[in-house]
Amino acid sequence: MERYNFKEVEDKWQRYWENEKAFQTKLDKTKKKFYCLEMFPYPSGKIHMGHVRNYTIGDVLSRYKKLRGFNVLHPMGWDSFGMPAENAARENKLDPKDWTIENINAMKSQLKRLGFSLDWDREISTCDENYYKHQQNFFLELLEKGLVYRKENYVNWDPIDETVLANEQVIDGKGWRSGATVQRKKLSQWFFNISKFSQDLLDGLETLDTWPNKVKTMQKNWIGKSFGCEINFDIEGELPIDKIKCFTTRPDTLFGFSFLALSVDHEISNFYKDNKEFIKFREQCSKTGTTEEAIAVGEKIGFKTNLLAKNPLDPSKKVPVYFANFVLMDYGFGAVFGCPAHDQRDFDFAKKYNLEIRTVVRPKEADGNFNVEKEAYAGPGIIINSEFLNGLNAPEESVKDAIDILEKKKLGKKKINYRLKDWGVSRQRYWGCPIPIAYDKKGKVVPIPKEMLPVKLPEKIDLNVKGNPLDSQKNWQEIVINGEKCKRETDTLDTFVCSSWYYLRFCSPNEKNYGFNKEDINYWMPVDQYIGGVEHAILHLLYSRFFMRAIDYKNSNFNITEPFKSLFTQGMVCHETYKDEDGNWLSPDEIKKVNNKIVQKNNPTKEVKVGPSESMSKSKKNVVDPEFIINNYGADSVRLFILSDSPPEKDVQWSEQGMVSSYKFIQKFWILHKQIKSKISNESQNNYDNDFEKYTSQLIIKFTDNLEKFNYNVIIAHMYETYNYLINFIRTKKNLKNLKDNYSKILLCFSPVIPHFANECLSELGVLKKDKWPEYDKYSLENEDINFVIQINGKKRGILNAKKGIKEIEVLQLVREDRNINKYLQDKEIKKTIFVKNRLINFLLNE
RNA sequence: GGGCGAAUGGCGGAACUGGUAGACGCGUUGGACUCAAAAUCCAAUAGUAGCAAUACUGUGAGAGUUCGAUUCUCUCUUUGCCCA
Repeated sequence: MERYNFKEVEDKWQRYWENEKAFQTKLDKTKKKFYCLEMFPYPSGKIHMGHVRNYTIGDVLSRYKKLRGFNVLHPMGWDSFGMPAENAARENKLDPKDWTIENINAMKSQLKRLGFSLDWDREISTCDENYYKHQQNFFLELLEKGLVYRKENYVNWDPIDETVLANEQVIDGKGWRSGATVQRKKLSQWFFNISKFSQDLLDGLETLDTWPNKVKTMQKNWIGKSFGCEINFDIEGELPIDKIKCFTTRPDTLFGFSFLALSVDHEISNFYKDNKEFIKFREQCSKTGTTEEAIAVGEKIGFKTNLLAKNPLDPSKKVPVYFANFVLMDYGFGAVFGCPAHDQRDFDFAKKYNLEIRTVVRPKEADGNFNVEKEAYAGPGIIINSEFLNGLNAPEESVKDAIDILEKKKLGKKKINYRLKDWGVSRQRYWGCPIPIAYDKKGKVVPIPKEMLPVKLPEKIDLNVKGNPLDSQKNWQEIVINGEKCKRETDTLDTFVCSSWYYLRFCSPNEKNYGFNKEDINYWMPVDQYIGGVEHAILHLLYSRFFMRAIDYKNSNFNITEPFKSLFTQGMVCHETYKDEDGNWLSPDEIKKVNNKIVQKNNPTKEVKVGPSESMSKSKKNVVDPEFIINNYGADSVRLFILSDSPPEKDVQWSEQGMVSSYKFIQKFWILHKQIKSKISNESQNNYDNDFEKYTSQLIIKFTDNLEKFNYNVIIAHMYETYNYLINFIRTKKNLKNLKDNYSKILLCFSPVIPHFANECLSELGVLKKDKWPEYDKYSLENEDINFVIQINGKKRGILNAKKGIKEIEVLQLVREDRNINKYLQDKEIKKTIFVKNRLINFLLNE
């Protein structure tokens, strides 16, 4: 028997699709559109299993929707700006552009070999000036609308590399590469005013009912809306300050106020800038991380000022003012009032500096003598020790009443606060989209005129310099705008900006004058199904949602606020981890199994420690290279396996055995296909097999249902089931009139998952052009046989094979004839009978 | 600490709207083929008892609603993710 040659067949169909331009999409208003988008990759040079999974999920959906008659847009591109190119180029003395293009070509050919139904004519790359010039234009538009501004901000500064580090590049307070202690440095940076849309971004979430709740919750928390109150505290002391503004969500605990804490960056710190002890304190503060977790866990330290703050509700009470390391300038106004009894950080602080701890909330179940002693009580309860607030339910009633009182007395103002901060987009890097801004001699901002776009990156420059390579490009910086000599901005844009609008560009990839054109957008947008990793649940998705709003803002031509109608987040691909005796990681191809023991391949006397299955990562060496797998087993087998073992939203465990079994399935099915094909040519004209018709119809229903629900693992199970059914059918049945028709339908069902194989089989049957999702035969399902369950006192005691729609009387008749069931009914009185149509009958007996 | 989710054989997982728990795959065991092995094919595979028919137990634990609960409600345990 001829073996299935996946290399030949896959190559043949891939060429066929390319020649036919099978996946080229055109705007067609007579057809319903479906925009299927997977998160585009960073061109690292090689695809990994995560990509394979992500894009296979999207491809199955795209191919299915296409068969359902949709005009499917399924594009692919490259998120091609970013640090890795710059690092790789620096190490290997290459140009980042060359490196990137080479990687793109390599990855593109790998993606093509997986047979994805992508419209490559719409390919885009964010590092291409034809892409980023529109982005620069958007930047200028946002600037005009007042959504972009410049301000001084603290950054993580690596003094050795002379560069700014992202938070995740700071490890234990040290630069990830240089190991130098990271400093806090103030730099002038560009910001997008995302916080302006806080409420709108929150409200928009309510409309996204096909997004995972998990993602919506994460975004909600990230935006972090809180109700509270702005309070002006009167200050006494030697400094010329009479008020300090605070934000609090718990003004109802003001009677527990025992200190006021300021961020070391609060403007009042200016009065202490020459105070040696304060400088020392400030340094100490900069060592504790800035993440909220580090602050919660770390030691609370303070620097006492000689200021006193008056309690607005009881001005006779005055408390000390401290600088404290747990207060951040970013939140509220960089000042918080301390209520130790009901906030753990405040409690720790008060204990350390011997401040009063006054209990003002007691749990509902506690009595009036409740007193906070060992730890703060942050839960709900009843207000106590608070004069006119006593007895109120905290926090619901008490917060509201406290705010009312403060407002009436003109001591405070009701305020809604958001945790979401403006988006700092400046990066001190070479390999990014240049910010289209220049500065005149006085340092004033001069936007680069739109007709002068794009601002191109200088090419072939020396990257082995400290800091931002663009800083040393003096010639490049020089520009004349309206006759005036200016200097270009040398910061480039955060790569998240590039990915905030790429889905629009796919709609009009060749539009020259603008980032997109209206007609395309109106037809294609929004993205009907967006698919990607949950790691982008917050930043990328939030920035994209912001970007739509920013374009929409003050723009009557655009009315999209939500770019992604549905979102699907797929799980990670995991693999077992291996270590040798010395604890060094080993990769899967460095090990082998001998007599149920895992040993090193090149030294079988050495046993290997098998660790838990974790997401594939180079650092743990538990990666499997898709290229190797495709070469060995073929694209269809990989597609089949990557979907088979787990639901797509959950993590999947990569296993060699599983991969092999998928490969074998294709091989086995090929042999079966040949058998079926030979039977088709010899088919008898007179016989019709209703059972087969019924099986096919049920299969179509199941496939359709499960495809719509992303239950792809169940679909694969149905494919295996179908194989088992068919092999049995072929062996036992001789009457095969409707074989070809139903078998073709089955192959069409398979085609979104294993397109090369299914197309090859279909074309052998001569029915390839019939590329429409199959319809099931209603008649075959009407006369269905069912298994009817007989229960006695709720326990299953038998199954009757019956016709669909069987009546209760008929069931009773059959039950009487059934010896096994009858033995339970003998000498017993039937108290009650429950009959569920087409399902079961349950007899309740008097015991 | 808070929020959200999850828990089903040796393993991954399936189960429509509350109605036959364990589909399908892996692994394991036995058999066929073979000088032998691999590959392939056939069979078995939740546990306990039994030659068997069959019976009992069983979806993290405990309660509740119901004729009937993997599914709904409550409490608890473990665990994952996110935020802190």
